[in-house]
Amino acid sequence: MRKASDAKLVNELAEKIYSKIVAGDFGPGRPLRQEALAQEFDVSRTPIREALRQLEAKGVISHAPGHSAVVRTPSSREIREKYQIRAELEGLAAQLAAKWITDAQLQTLKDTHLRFARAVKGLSVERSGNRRSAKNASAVLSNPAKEWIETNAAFHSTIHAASNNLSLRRHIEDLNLGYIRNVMLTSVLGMDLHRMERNIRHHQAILDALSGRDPVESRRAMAEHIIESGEFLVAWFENHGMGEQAGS
Amino acid sequence: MRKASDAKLVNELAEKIYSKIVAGDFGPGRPLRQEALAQEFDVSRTPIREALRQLEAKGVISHAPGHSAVVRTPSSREIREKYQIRAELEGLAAQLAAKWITDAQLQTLKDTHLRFARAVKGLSVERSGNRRSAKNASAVLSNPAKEWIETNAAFHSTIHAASNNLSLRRHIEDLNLGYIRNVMLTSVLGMDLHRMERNIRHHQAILDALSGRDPVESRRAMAEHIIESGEFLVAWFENHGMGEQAGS
DNA sequence: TTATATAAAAGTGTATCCAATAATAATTAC
DNA sequence: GTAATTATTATTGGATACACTTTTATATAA
Repeated sequence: MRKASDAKLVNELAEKIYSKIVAGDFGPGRPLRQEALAQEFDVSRTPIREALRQLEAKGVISHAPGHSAVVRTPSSREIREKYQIRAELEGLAAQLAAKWITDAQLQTLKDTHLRFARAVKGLSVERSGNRRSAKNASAVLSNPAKEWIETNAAFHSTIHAASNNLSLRRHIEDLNLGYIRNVMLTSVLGMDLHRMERNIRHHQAILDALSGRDPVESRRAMAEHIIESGEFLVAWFENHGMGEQAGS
Repeated sequence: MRKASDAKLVNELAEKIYSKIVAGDFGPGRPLRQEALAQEFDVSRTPIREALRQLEAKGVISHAPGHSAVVRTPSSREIREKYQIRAELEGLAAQLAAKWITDAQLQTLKDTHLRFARAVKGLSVERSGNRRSAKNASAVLSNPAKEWIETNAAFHSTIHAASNNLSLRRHIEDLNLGYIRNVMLTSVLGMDLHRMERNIRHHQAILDALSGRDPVESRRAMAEHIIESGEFLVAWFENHGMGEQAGS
């Protein structure tokens, strides 16, 4: 049995389940059976159900009554709509960050950007070597790929933090919740070099604008970056069907 | 016992609890005891707990482990931050609506605006009559007050619908969830006539811009409206402490 | 074989039970 | 009388029990 003192078991469970979804262990459309999850995490179904309710409320899974909860598969329309929203919110974050960002945060951003650029170089040599199909998206990611995902997330996250608007930060994160895995995987696996280099230029432009503490340009550059990324992603989604039922 | 065929009892419960919060029966800071709710709705604690998890995930209540869930009291900072976000999102909605709004929707908007203006008139005569303190915010609202709230919500809602971006609509609604009650009550009870007339002018400007299908001006007018409303609300909050523990 | 009906299995939904924790009341010490 | 301590009660958290539903498997008929 569990001690009640581990504070908030349900939240931990929700976090663990979400992690598995992000990691690709539970792919889109996969049914999440309560008993199986309960056994996996060595608890009863009760806290599992509450965790699932949380994930449902956040839009990560859907839960038709009487049926098993399933990992939600966002439609291409939804992706498009959410990127439009993201462009606004991240644009706002960048605008605010231009005003509030500290020198230390700027330095962090520059370091992150360097690592980001290096990760792209790593991916480029990787690509020129073996020609791996992008089909097995759930497979283990290479180190440069992981680095790409991590530094990209860190870059944006630093800006969100610098915006000095905690609610905004939270909302942007919530916005990403439902489909971030797809974004990450497809971005890094489906991008060609041209796109990656464009991404670097975008980040560079954002960084420059923030360094100059120019709110208008920061916002413009960020919005442009998000919109273009969204266009790429939607196109990728529509081309690749995205009806695949992944799972462990 | 319940039939499983009433589809989604938990969601109904969450909705009912939320309604009570919005209606002011469960005021900010009020503890929500599971057993009491279970008895009130004639179910066991199990579905109540799941409903509470949902409300927690949506930010309506907070739920420290071991303690009763309580209706969340937003801080003045949070209100300020959320209004900044709202200005962006509702501004975007207006911008998109200028492109997509149908003639029928425009007509609906005009009708709603008329009712809105009439409700303000009704409130003004009400005010000049009896001088009721704004203290008993939980008291039953007068008809013009209710009409004001309803038509104001309808005005914005129509624009959200016309934006043709379902995700955006949902996000704006989610944004409001946590503090909409306070917004509504304080707006209608704390406003003076000058402010109400300003509100009418704002709505009129938005309506004009949408009628002219001018995206830029629609957005500008909407953002201005939201920002000014937010400034008023934040000031009101900070002046009135808002530490009151309301309840039934 | 294909389709339909029937039976078994798996899974969800709610209620209830018990343990652990927090809040409250009662008691004691000063 | 007040403060600290202890006992009591209220309340939450998790596990289990059981009814109902959905799904899967099996059998039967065309």
